Amino acid sequence: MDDWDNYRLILALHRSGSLRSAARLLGVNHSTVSRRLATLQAGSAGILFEQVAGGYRPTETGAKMVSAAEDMEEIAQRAERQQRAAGSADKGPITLSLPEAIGQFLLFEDIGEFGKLYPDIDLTIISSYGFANLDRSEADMVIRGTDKPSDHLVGRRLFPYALSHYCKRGYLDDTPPEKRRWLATAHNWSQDEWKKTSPFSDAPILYAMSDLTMRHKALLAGQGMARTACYMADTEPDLMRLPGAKTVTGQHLWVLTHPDLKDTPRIKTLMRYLCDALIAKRTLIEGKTR
Amino acid sequence: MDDWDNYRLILALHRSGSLRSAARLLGVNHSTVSRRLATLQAGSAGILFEQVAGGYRPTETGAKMVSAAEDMEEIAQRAERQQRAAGSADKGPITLSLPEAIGQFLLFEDIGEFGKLYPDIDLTIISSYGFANLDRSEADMVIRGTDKPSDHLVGRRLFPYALSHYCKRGYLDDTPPEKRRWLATAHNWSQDEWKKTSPFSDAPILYAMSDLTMRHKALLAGQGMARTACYMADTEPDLMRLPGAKTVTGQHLWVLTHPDLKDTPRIKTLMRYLCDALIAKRTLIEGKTR
DNA sequence: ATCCATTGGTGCATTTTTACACCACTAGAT
DNA sequence: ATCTAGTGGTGTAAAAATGCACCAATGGAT
Repeated sequence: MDDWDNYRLILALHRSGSLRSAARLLGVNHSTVSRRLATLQAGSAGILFEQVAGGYRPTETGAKMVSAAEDMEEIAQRAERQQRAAGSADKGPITLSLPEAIGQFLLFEDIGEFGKLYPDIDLTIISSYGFANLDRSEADMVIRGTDKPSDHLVGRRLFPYALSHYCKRGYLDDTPPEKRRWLATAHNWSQDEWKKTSPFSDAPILYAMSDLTMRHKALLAGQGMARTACYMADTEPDLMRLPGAKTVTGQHLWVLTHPDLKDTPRIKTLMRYLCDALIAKRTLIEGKTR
Repeated sequence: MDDWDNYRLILALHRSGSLRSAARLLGVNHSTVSRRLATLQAGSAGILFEQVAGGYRPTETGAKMVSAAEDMEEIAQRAERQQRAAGSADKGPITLSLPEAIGQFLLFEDIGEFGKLYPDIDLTIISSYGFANLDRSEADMVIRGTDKPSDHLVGRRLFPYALSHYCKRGYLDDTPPEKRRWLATAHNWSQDEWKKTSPFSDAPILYAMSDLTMRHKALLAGQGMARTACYMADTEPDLMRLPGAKTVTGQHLWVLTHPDLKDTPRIKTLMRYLCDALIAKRTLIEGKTR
């Protein structure tokens, strides 16, 4: 094959199943994918994909090329990580992926401080609730609450974070029982176990939103009640736990990196720094400051 | 890296050491290589090659990318061989590399006959004295006289071919001793052991040429004497061995293919066919028909 | 000192690739 | 039957990549 980038094309089309979604994976126009596939299959490679309803599927020949493409991707990703792992001092780029809530509340000042302590480390924060793929260098490190981290990643398993039920001080006095409302999150709308275990399990949901920061502001504005992480709420003097509210344990916090990066000095420095910062806030995270 | 074809660029530049020779390897203009390298190094890959007298040399980072590129090449070549190995019947393409002399004299009719016997096998003959690289699919099979075949290739080791000293009938009668001349080949000009063991070891060389076919025609035209393969000369009624000439043993003939192809039906068919054809001509090849 | 064969670099023209816009088709939901 | 959200395909314009031609530099041979 005269252009090894065709292996990326093959992989994208295999993984996504259609020209348009392969194009999204590759960051190009679907007509580009269509034409490159046609050119590729007109050459010595032969027919690699057959058209099925809704898209394309590899032929037997194509499946072998997909396998080769997967091997190539592994090599390209390893090479990229090796490049990112380079460096013998506290300098160079690091990409850190973490939940918005942790970035904006729990570690907001610590991250700013890190930037001052290590001015030669170029820290990029990616706020995301998705689990960044460290194999493909979407990030160098991640902080996550999870019960099932990827087995091959390395780092620290810390402790679980706690949640409880909160409202703004004065909300209960100012709001007749029949007008009290819950502020939910988009992904746990249908799972109302958290509401059943709350002090006001019968109150309806005002609305739900995916943005936890927006919900936090709604809570602070007294628009309703919410179950939220203690590390977000317990530092707010205007917020109080609902009477009778208990803390419940969420998932364990992890700070993880890729095995290829674990020995890189600046990665070790950030890993140690973040773990220390989280451990220092353990009582807050576990809901034990009140 | 957003274009895996850059790995081919890296490999070519590493192997050849300069923009211009890398361009020749890749089949593009040297300005293209220059620009692609500049673009690549301006991106996240960093500086991969440093300029030295006469060309470029990989940096430490670049050496790692070279290693990755070598791994990718291995995968690409294996994928290509797997594609060529596909097929369960006597059909499909085969590229056969063999010396011109064998193609034009020894197996000329057999190859034509094979085309008739297996019309669905697309046989391509590459006449060459170089040893085609089967790893990179320069050919699917080779016939060679050699004493050191590549260890990893598979096939048959047959028997050695014989050579002797010849002239056109009547040449000796028509040519006074002081005007007798040798027709040499380009690659054995300096090695005149073959002349010392000939019946007329003192005769000078008329000229040398790389083209064995041309020399054969010169021999037939009575321009001089030559040491040539018996399978070329013994079938010519107008040629005779020089009085007192002995046969000497050349290298063994091999018929080889790549291990990944050895089980492909059409490769096995051609392998069997060529070996049978050569074995059938063993007495001619060993110089024992006269 | 001169010549020659290599090298790297670059302006401009050409070619190739890609994006854009649009069309038609399909399948599922209503 | 209609609507919607996907799909593949293609003509044309735009962008990118490449080749060509040329220049200057370098190092070895004479």
